[in-house]
Amino acid sequence: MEAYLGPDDLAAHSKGGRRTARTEVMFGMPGHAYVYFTYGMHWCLNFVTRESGVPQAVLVRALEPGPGVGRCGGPGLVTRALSIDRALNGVPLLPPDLYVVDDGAPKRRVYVTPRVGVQGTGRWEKRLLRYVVDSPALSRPLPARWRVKRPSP
DNA sequence: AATACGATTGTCT
DNA sequence: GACAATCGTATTC
Repeated sequence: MEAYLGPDDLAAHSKGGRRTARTEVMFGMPGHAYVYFTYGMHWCLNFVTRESGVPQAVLVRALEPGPGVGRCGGPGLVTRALSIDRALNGVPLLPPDLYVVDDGAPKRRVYVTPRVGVQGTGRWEKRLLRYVVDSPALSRPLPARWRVKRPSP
């Protein structure tokens, strides 16, 4: 997951408080899906996180395998695996369309890294806003020095 | 109406 | 590591 922090975040679609047909959903209620299209071929799934008027969201970048879904590394593959497209833009994260469940899996350490695909040299490009568990499902692997040493097998 | 670009991925070197 | 594919969105004229 990666966080995109509203008007102040120069890497966010909602930078500067930009309110357009595309970003409108981010200005709405939290707990809704923000789905956008990019590079002429990929849909990306986000969850709106903040109250109305504060355009912030988190981008779902990867999924580990689960019932009916294989491993997906990368936001474009996540939406492809879940058949997510513009039809789900703005829907609330509730059954039956799109919702999140707790699978009861053991808790794992969460690492925080710079975001993927955010270019430039400013402070926003360096901010640690990507939250990951160390998994082969990651599209961009966890930097080696961030990984915890495992006991030899 | 026209144009430039992107919160990416797959393929080739 | 470099680059093409591909089209909706935002910006500009």
